[in-house]
Amino acid sequence: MALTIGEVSRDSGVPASTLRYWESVGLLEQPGRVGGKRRYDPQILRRISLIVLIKRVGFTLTQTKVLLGGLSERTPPPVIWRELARRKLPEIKRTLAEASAIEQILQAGVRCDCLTVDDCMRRVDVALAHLTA
Amino acid sequence: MALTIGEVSRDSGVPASTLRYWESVGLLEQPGRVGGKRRYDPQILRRISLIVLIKRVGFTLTQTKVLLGGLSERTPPPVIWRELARRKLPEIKRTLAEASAIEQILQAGVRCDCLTVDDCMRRVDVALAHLTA
DNA sequence: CTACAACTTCAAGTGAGCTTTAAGTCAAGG
DNA sequence: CCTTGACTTAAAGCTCACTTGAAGTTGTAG
Repeated sequence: MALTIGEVSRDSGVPASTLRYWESVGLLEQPGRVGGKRRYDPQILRRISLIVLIKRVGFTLTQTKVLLGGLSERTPPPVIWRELARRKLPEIKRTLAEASAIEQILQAGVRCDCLTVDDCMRRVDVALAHLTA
Repeated sequence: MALTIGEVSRDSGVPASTLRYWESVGLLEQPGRVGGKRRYDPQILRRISLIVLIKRVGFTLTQTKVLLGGLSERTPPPVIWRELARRKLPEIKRTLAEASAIEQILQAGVRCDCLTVDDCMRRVDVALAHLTA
């Protein structure tokens, strides 16, 4: 059963215009056509969620394209994939460290009982110390 | 000792043009002037690193402005700050979960000894299962 | 005095990532 | 056949976050 762009959009939560745009920049393969209209294999949904996920973690469209291109390469083992991972891993580790620092800052904010703003800033500094130290 | 924009730029790693831009959108307070030129309190450096950090974790300039505005409010306890934290915490927790999922995918890529791309995809699916489950 | 670097403003340009618009096509229902 | 609604395209427009350019000012050194 093949899906229209409207169905794919509804099921994936990604606007049809975005799906066409992704296709135009080569992030999605050109699907089959019926009467000029796109018809998608339901498999596309898995790929789209992967794209959404990868993008949200901070990859650009181009990087995402390379990443998925690497994954779909016919040449095993996927050297591109491995290289990209090696380049991106330190970055993602830093993102994780920073995100949890911010998490601590925010949690300090949530249970904030500070009488002055300076007290808040002191908490922020403590949370930040984890990063710089 | 007051710093010129060039010194602040050098010490913080943020281009002077960006500092002026941040000031123009209200993210940085207007500093003092000597002969028309900006002079910064060294304290600004702490604020700038905080901005850089907050931005990197995915806040927009406007959100960052609200966040820091909340921090510098004269009204204790900072209600804005607490509200922002409450709104942003779930988001950042999701970011953390997703980033570590991607980390697992990338690590699978790094130690990839797959003979076929399907094996790789299988690893990706395993890593993604953590998110959907 | 001149020369120079570092600053100043304001406006326009940039690139990523879409979204919107205009004009047209297709298949199904009445 | 006509209408309706979901699709099609190409091109223009938009937001964000800056960056660049042009033209002028300031302070210091020679």
